[in-house]
Amino acid sequence: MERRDLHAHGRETPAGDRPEPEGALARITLGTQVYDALRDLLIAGGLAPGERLSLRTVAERLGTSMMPAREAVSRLVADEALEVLPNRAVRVPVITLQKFRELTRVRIAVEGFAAAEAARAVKPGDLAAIREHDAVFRHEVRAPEPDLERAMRANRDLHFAVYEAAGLPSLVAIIEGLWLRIGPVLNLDMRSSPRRLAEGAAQAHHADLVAALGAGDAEGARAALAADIAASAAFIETTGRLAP
Amino acid sequence: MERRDLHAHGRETPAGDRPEPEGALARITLGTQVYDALRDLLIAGGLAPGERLSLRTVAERLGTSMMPAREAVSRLVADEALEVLPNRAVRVPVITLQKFRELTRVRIAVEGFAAAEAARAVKPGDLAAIREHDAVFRHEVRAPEPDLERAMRANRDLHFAVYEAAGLPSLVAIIEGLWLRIGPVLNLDMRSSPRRLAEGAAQAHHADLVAALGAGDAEGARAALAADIAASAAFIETTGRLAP
DNA sequence: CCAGCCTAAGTGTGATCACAGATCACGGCA
DNA sequence: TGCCGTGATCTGTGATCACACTTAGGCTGG
Repeated sequence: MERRDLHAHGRETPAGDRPEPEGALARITLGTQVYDALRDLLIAGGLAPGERLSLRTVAERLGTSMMPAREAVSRLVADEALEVLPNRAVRVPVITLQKFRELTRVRIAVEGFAAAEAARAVKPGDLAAIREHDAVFRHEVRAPEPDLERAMRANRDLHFAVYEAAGLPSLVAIIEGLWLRIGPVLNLDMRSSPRRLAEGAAQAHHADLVAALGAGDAEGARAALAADIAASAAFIETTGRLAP
Repeated sequence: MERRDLHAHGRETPAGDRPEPEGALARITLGTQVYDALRDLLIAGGLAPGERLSLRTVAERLGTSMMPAREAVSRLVADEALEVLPNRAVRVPVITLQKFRELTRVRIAVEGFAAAEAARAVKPGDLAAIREHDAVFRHEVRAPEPDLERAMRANRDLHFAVYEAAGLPSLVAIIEGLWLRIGPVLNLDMRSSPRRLAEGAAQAHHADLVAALGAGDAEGARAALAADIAASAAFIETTGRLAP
């Protein structure tokens, strides 16, 4: 985890130093900012499974006091994106093979449902955005020197653009919780063997998905997404990084 | 919200007064206890939609300081079981009709999947427990003076016994989050017109569900559960307590 | 030289204090 | 009589301190 301040200026931010109301529409507290920062790190693979965290370290790294860090970690623990051991140590959970398979089954059911609903409810504007993310992903993995960061981000954006097209915000929130849990292992393994990206399995599934969405084929969209998740999961299992 | 202490003795629990390790296997902090207390209140309908909370009030009511109340409320806000308005006021969310319908659709998909999986994975012991909850529920709603509290609890126990029989803990956690959101409106309306319970629709759906589970009929179980949820939701909508 | 204790550093949890902002009722001015 | 301003009070948020507990490392005694 690299040093990154929440505020633009240095670390000295004693209190009441709120430089800009930040548009002030949404609730934006320090705790929420720390939460988002940790959240991005988890989904992007910046925190490896088993890595240990400390409230004071997190607070110092992000230039705040311990309180916002407590709130953020507390929420992430509630999401099961972090876990606090009986030793009072906070770490990112080490997923067992059994748990990974369970999460995969749940993902196929939930995200598959979202894809099916998206095929029924998708609007032209949504579809255009989805195609755009797909294009970015395809371009990136076909490049001579693929930028993994960009590829993974495009993949994520593509998936969530589909889910959001279903018009069920609470479902998207549920899926975000699932990604928060599998993010660390997924990113870690992808990073360790980027070769898989070039194999093109994901591209094919994405193409099927986009086609089904365009045709309003709910079951086709569900099947394509399920195949994408299953293929990805199967690859992860072969790398053998999962705990027994 | 009635006065209820977390500890057996009076309100004076200054600090470090940890009378009993409480088995000491699982992590049991004051924050978690407050969280569970509020959670039960929400699911059981002890907190009405729109009702406002205050950290200091919650803390005093439960005999702790403000810190555990902060953590609990913070987690519940993350679960969308509570919301904090831009005015810095915490309250139980007022569900709109649109949001209610959305949640119902998601529930039918997710809980329906759980029921289908349960039909495939149910073990004799699970089935016995499910039948027992069903019997309690049936007995209670047929009684001359139905005990709503007991009936609702039996209904909840029945549903979750089914979900747990699916053997997918993360799915159960997701469903708990959903119940946390619809709990307040569901309980409020049931309480206001207990007549519906006697109509027997729920009993019939439960009977279908149990029969399908016993027969290993996944699609039958899914259909029975979907019908149960849909019927309940339709009734709630007729009461017209939902916000526009 | 090795094993055992034992101290010191570090952990999360809880309490308390400080503060900016919102709310609301009361009182004074037009 | 009606309305606006104004201060007391209450809100969540953040900082800081205190404490019980774990853990790892260095010392001592064999």
